[in-house]
Amino acid sequence: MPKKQNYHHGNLRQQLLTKADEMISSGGLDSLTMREIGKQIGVSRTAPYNHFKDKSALLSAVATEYFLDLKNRLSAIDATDYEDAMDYFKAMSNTYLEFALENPERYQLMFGKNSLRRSDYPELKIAADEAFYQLILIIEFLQRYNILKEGNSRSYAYIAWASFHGLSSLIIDKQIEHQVDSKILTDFTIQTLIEGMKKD
Amino acid sequence: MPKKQNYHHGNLRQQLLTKADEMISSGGLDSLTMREIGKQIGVSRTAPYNHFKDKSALLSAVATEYFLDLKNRLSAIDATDYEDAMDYFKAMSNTYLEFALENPERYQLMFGKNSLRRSDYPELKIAADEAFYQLILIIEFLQRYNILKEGNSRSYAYIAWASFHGLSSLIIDKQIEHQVDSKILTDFTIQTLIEGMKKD
DNA sequence: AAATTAAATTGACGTTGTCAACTTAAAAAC
DNA sequence: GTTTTTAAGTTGACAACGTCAATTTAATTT
Repeated sequence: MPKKQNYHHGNLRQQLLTKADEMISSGGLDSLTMREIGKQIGVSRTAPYNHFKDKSALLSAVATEYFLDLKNRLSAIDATDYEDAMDYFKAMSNTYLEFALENPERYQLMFGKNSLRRSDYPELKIAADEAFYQLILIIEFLQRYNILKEGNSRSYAYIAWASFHGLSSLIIDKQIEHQVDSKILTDFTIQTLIEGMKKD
Repeated sequence: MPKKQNYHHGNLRQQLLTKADEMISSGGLDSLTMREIGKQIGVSRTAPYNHFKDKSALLSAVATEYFLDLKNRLSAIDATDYEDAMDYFKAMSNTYLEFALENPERYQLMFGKNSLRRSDYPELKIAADEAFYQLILIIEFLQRYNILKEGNSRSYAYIAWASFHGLSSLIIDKQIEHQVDSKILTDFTIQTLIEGMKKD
């Protein structure tokens, strides 16, 4: 029980990241204001500015963590766990979709229109690229084993990513009639995608 | 040259819609503020509130127009113009993608995370549904002619929509390496999608 | 012509991001 | 061990924004 009543906080940066994630996850992106996050941590409204240039920089750091999480989840999938190679692909697809749908608020920070230009935040770009690279790896694996068509693996990865991303976005933004069971729809999407990419 | 120096403006509502589109198209969503749009039209900052309950209502009205535009473009595609039925599908796909990429700012208002809940704006929902319905119609047409697999046309429409939407979003948000030619990628996506949906 | 109503105006308020000037305590230099 | 420097935190202030309330103006209805 650290009774840190110090003027200097010590680990404010880390606490900001943790609290930011907490606020985003529970209350959505809009609930995170620089003033409020200071208040909740028990620090003045401008204290965060000693650790992050501005709000975008804080959000970018949080988004970077999310991309690393996604990357880890994708890379944790082990091909040898699946007898049928296609199940490996399905596992990857489901992992992505679960990630997106399990916490839409997080996903929205990563991809939503909140003007986080990747080019302005190199770490964010690297983390995002790494997550995407996992997708390429899986595609290339399946190509090597003659499961998927040959061809530019990066392009196929983009197609898969676009499908998952589009589907996630539509579901998250409630643009799909809610009678529609999203589990059935995601399965159907994965199946159609495989059909379009698999070797005859 | 209407020298309308009247106190009462006459057609402010329509001018607001026009100017809002103008501002969004050229400067992006963030450039549209209630104060600025008033200034640009030559009217006080709160004048718009006589015609739209709040900023969201104005944005919703603009978004509705965009959806109607999309619907019109999709319904203008005539199946009889295409010898190969598959070209009909491709034309539809390209129309959607061109719509999205030709003016990303507009597209972002329609789909971006700016909390326009459809349920709060019935007209918006109707317009969006109508645009989507065009997609269903095309799918059903191709199913009738034995080009595409049978099955729930709405589900296939969702899959197609998700693919286009995901691809558009990724390109718009510059999440695709810019060495990648987006025309080649969109063609490749359309082809893969067709492959996954077409009847063997 | 009077009354009502629709449309526009100015003033004000609270919220937000963030800058500037200042203070405090820790770290570094002597 | 004292002094100096620097990192981290504080309060005050400002501009931009959305929007409400009170008011004024002009068109419409009576």
